[in-house]
Amino acid sequence: MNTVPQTGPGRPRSEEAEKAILDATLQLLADKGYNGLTVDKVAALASVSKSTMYRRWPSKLHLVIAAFSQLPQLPSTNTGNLLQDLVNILESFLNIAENTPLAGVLATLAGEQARNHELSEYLLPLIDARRKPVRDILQNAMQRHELPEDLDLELAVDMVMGPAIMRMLFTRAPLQGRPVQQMLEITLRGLGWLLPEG
Amino acid sequence: MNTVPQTGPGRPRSEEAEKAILDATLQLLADKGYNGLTVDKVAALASVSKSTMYRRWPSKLHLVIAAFSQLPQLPSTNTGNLLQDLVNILESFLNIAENTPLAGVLATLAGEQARNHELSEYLLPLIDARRKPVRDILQNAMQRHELPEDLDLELAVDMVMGPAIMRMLFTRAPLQGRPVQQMLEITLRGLGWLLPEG
Amino acid sequence: MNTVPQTGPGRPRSEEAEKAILDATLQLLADKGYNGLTVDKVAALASVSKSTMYRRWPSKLHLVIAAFSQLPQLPSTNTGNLLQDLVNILESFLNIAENTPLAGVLATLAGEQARNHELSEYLLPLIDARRKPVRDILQNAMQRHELPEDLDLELAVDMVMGPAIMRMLFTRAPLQGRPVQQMLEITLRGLGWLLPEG
Amino acid sequence: MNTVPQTGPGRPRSEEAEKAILDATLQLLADKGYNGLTVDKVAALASVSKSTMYRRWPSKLHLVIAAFSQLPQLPSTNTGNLLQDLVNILESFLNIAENTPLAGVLATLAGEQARNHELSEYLLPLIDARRKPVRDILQNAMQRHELPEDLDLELAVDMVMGPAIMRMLFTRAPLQGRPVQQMLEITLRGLGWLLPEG
DNA sequence: CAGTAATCGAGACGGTACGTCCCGTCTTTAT
DNA sequence: ATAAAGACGGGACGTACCGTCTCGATTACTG
Repeated sequence: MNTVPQTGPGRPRSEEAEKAILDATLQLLADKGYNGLTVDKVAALASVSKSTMYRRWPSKLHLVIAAFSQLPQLPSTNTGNLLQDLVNILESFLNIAENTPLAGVLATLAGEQARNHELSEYLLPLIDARRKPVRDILQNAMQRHELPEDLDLELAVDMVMGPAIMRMLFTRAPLQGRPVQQMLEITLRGLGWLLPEG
Repeated sequence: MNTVPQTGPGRPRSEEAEKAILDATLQLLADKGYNGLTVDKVAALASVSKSTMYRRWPSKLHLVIAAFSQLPQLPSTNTGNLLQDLVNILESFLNIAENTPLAGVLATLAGEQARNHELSEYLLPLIDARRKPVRDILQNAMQRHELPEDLDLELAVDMVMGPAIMRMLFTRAPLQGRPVQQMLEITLRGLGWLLPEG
Repeated sequence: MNTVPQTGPGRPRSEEAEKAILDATLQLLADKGYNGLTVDKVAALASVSKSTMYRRWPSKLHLVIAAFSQLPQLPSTNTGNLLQDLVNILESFLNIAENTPLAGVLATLAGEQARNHELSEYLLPLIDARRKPVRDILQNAMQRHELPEDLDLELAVDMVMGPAIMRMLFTRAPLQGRPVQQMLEITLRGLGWLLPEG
Repeated sequence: MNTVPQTGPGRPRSEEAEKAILDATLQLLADKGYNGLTVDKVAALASVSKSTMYRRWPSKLHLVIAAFSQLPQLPSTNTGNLLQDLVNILESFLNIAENTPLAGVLATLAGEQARNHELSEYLLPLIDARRKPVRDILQNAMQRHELPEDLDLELAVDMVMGPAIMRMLFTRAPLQGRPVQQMLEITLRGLGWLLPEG
């Protein structure tokens, strides 16, 4: 996807166009969600032709995934306070989910993936990028021996993020503040969290 | 939605048509997923006119939600063995997810809900019906004093289901067997499960 | 069409309903033309059910024809002044055509008749009723020997009305006043009009 | 309608597609009349998508008018024999009317025009094209001084065509042969036809 | 420096689904 | 048997969007 002959004859691809497309995509995505985003609208907003888009990504779906991948990592801390770091990162996730339909876009992509397994190739890295900060925090805690050394890290990430995502996407129950903290305390207890003595 | 004055003048709505529509919808949904389902195909399969469908549900989305609501509860046991009961119910969920795109449909609906909050009115009961068996199992355990009596039940349901859903929809990591059991053990530990002595 | 068992068992047909239907039909026809008229709108406006309508007339087309037949004859004079009498009747025709789409309805019916010859059975009497006043006027003139005694009366009617209808329906050229008089003078001359001496 | 910037950026509109659409429209029109013609059928017959049609004409009505405009002029002679030339052209008109529902289509369009005056913009030129051969014949006769030099030409055209159209569309009385000739003789007499001496 | 070749904006194109509208029929209960 | 009410099958219309295509116009590398 989006791999070009770096050099060779012919007019080179415009990097500005590429950036404009991805920016426009993100804006529309955050503004109107997946179905509200239209290839023509993106083209218009980016002042670009559709061919320029389809030359880079083979479908709207791929474009959206590419744009999503451009999103910056979630703002997270890694202070060494395991509970607090996890609270922080989940809270920032929640803030986005409450103010944009971006979490919904993720759900839509997941829904598509269920029938179109080829998509996973592009979607999984994107998902993984959202998981990484959590994984890092947990890994650090392991190195500090706050978590058992035989912990299955990926499973732990699922345990940390799953309940919050569940609530955000499906239940739409209030989640900010207390509940997040409570969820994480339960999860960490289950994972065998050893408070750094003291 | 779709609650009509049971009596009154005029030809009553055909319950057969309604059932045929919902059945056809479910079949196509399980067969081809949300995007593969077409209003016209449903009408043809149910031997019904589109008007008859749109008289009941104002859009494809509403129809799909209604059909989903018809799905039987997940097959679950309530043997008194907390861990085993939860394993059973999650495994049956997973079986469906692996053999049909129905879980993907759920994700699609969730994605839509993110922008169209009016949908929640119809979607939430549906979600809640999937949660109920888990809630029942947990509640029974509370009555048996295997779980703390001050447990937040809804949150506990999220904790039990969230990680599995996460993996199923997003990560698509293998989940059958060991991982489910492991996840549940961790969650239950976190929730403060007291094994029934012995 | 609309022939009922006058007597017999069962509730008799409501004459009020019938009148209400025809009135509503005429009103909508004069208001919105043939395509703007809807069977449901007529039913609503007449406070009548559709079955009551379809029990009497087998289709919208037949209903419209029936309603049209209810229209009063064109106001005409028969003063003995051939030219003036014809001018009068054409002018009253034109007044209707300018203020309602009723003439258009006639054209629509004619268009339908072109493919659906069965319609003629119902449409021809209606057309004939519009022609009658003109025929009467001409016939009177014949009896006064102002027109040749071997005149083909039907053809004469066509000659009198045709040019005006042509202009009204197709050309939409101004027609009131001078042009009508001029047309009729030409036609009458062609027909061999002998002024009543003097 | 359907007048595009001939040049400019972008893929030019396909003239083949346009021709195919109009041809298909005409064929269906002549075959099944206005109501029997379906936008989808036209698209299928022309191997064209509906978008391509709606890009050019905003509705079925406009399409039909455009197609009608494509019809070749009526075959007519201009031999200098005024009566015979007019007989010829009316007879060819009648032949079409008897073998196709095209005359009915014209009536339908006229009926629509009665309520939708915007249509006149497109319909009038079409009507005028049908009148032109008659107008030419009459004009020639004027130059030969067979008709009065102060003759109102448009009115004369109405006088020539009106009675025949009237009969064709409404009365459906037999018209071929004698009646046409008779009608025209009367009309020409009325118009003040001076036989070319002799 | 001319020629070739990929890219660009613009916008038409085929295909397909959606949701709306309306006709003529059917099914209720009530007169 | 009719009536009002309103659901039903069928089928057309016009709109929207996707992914492909064809233009003429740029803009680089290449011979």
